[in-house]
Amino acid sequence: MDDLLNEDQHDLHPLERQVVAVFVDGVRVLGLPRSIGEIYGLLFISPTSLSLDDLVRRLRISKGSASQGLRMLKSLGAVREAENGVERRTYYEPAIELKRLAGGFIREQVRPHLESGKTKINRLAETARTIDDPELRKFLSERVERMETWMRSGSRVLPILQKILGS
Amino acid sequence: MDDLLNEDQHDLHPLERQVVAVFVDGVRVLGLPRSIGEIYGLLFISPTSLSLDDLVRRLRISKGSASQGLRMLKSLGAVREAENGVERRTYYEPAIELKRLAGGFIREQVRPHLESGKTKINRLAETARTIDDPELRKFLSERVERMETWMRSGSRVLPILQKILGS
DNA sequence: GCGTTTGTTCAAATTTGTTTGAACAAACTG
DNA sequence: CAGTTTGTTCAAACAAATTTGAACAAACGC
Repeated sequence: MDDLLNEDQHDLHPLERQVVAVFVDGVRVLGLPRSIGEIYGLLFISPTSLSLDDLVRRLRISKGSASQGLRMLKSLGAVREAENGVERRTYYEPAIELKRLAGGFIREQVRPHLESGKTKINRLAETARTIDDPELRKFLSERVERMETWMRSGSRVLPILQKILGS
Repeated sequence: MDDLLNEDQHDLHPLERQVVAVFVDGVRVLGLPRSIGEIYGLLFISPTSLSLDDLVRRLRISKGSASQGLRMLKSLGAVREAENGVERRTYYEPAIELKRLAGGFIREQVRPHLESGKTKINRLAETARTIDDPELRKFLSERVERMETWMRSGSRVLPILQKILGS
């Protein structure tokens, strides 16, 4: 069956292109690869769920890209597999609640970095204590303390962020 | 005069290396180049302000990198020029208030993208109205409306974020 | 079992982004 | 003014990240 906007083998409809471009830009800000934006963008603007093969054909990307992209989008909770009765092929649809999207990004991309940062700063505090000169040691410890404060602020802000975006 | 941790031409002290590594990681999460993290990191942990040439020698980066890095850090409000009496050379010191750092990042990196995103979505809404099929047009308009809602949430969240990080 | 469909993996190719360094400009000095 | 110091610019070199595509595996149908 033909797509409502385009025959399968044809180029993207201008609207689809525009939407994909917006998401490509969007994910770049978040530090994610462009294929992620293309895939999510097309799913987002498609009235029907799409298969991996649909994405490969419509976006003209490789199967490898589509497969890896979908994997990451699933891990972010940004796409889910659609219910499909007898069909073997799996179809995907986008999660469209900002809360869910932000939550996934924070869980997968932000928190891990925050945690590893805290660990490194703890080690760093150790090193600072080994400095001989008392005045210098004091200065360094203050700076390290400052970094610890930043991390705490970061941790505090995430749940609030999620809360606001969920409304 | 010698640095308190290292002679100028020597390698970074382990503590300095660790701090620089933390900031290199940190800025990568924010999508900024590693040299930015190196420069800010060394400034952050240095008891005295540093010149461009200090950064070149200590970090073993090119003058070009240091110059461009400092420019970006200044535009982000993350470093400022230190007062220096008669000296011609300018010395730099880091801004260390999270509020200021986050504010600069939001102003320079986040807001511009939000704004251009809004513009693109407006154009996109135009395109959606040109779709003939009424049912499809309704679906597309809803999705576009959803994107507009996201942008509004984004705009609402930024000041709140800044407020929280400033305390 | 054998061919087909669907999807994954990963090394190599490609693309994108960063850094370098040489040329240049500006500000000062003797 | 000629030489020195300090810093900027930008094309080319390089490095890092992404994408490709071919090989592979799993699940199915005949």
